[in-house]
Amino acid sequence: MDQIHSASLVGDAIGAISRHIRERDLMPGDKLPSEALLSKELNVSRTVVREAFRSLAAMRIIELATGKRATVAQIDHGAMSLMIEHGVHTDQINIHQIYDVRRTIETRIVTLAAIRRTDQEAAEILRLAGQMKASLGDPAALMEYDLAFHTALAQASRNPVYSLLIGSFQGITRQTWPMGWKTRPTQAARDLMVQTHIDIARAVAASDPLKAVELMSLHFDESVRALLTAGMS
Amino acid sequence: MDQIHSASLVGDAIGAISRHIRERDLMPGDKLPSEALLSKELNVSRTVVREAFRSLAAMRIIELATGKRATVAQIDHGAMSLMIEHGVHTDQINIHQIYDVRRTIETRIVTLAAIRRTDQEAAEILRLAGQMKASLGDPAALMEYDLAFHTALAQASRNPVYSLLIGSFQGITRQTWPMGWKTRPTQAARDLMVQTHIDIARAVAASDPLKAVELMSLHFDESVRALLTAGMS
DNA sequence: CAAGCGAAACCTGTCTGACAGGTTGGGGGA
DNA sequence: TCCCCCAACCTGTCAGACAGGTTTCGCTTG
Repeated sequence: MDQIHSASLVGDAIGAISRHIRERDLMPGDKLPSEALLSKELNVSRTVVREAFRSLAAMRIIELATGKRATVAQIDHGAMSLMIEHGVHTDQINIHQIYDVRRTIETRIVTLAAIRRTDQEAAEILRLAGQMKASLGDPAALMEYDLAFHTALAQASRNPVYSLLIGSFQGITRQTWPMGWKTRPTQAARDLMVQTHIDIARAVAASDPLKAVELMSLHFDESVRALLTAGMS
Repeated sequence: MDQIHSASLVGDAIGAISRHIRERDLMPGDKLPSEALLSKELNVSRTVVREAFRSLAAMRIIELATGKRATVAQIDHGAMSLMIEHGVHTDQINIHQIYDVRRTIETRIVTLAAIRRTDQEAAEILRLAGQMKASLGDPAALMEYDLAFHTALAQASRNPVYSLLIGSFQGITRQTWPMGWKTRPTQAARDLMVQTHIDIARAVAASDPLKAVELMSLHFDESVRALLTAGMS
């Protein structure tokens, strides 16, 4: 994975720093050497080390903070979210493709969540679904609860990769959600959408994976239909 | 998405450049302003612009090349691959979790591939499976054909997000694949593994999604069992 | 002796100016 | 008209400088 970069001092530095992390088995929160020290060890200017740091920070592999030393970072969906948004904005990915992926992984997530959720997680998921219902008059709040609901499910699946992926789609979803909402103009359609979330929460709380999957599929069927109605080809 | 960054000149610059791309609807390959021009427009030093460029380049949102101007980049799994590897190396993600995700999306991929593959793609997938069989004596080559096989399937699914995800897991798979291979010590086990790939390729070529899914599930069942045998908890 | 305070040492963020070397477009010569 | 070559432009890297934020450690004080 290192040779991808080389051919430039910054690329080499990125490789060297990555290797440093791996070889010393650094864990999230552990400190890296200072820019000055690295620039001395690698025989490059501080400029080069800084650009290497920036690259790694952009991928959330390390974390930078003024005054403090750089630290190894915890995994985070921020960078992936931006990459996905970029893909959509440049017409390399369309919304339907995102929905297909979300449907695929969310049906798996809901299965795992129904099996592995703690009681506390079940309560939180139910609470978020309830908040959705309570926010029927406030689309912005409703959307945030919706996103939090799916995030909580991913967390309950006990697989951080699912959390990562759901998080990655959140950025672009936030931009397209209102479109889907507008195409559910009747109160009945909106109630159904919210009710489905409550039913999913109940199935997860009842540890009924099959029912949960069925409802999640229903939810996505309905969402995709709404998007089609909105004229998204 | 911009306020995530701010609070630093580099963060602001990243936001400004991203906005520039969106507002002008730049597509992959389009050129961005030069560092000097941007530094003048944003009233910051070239240093700041360069670090912003590096950040965006790390996320593969833009592409840098010496002498040339920066261009908008095509989506690419390189950055995600590094992020996943980092997650695994720092014990934030384990191999089983990756396999669960891969199984989930690859069963969907194989369904879509069976439905949407072109004849040419079907031939390529068959060819790669054949090459696997021909490389039974050369694990390194076998692994590469294996990875290429799954990549080709993702491509045939006609959903770039699946290609992106499969690509993202490739880096870490390349590091763990030999471990799984060693736990298939008998010729029979190894033949079965390769034969399953050939059968999947045939099912896709025959446009038989159900059979393809069944075989893909089998493949992952067997792979996970192999990993467990290898003592990966 | 312990707790707290403050200054020195250290570190990152940003700027300036400089120069080597790659890229490109256009003008002049064949 | 075509091709070549140079000037203008652009990126990669370096050195040095200075403004803040952070950490550390010894000294003071209770």
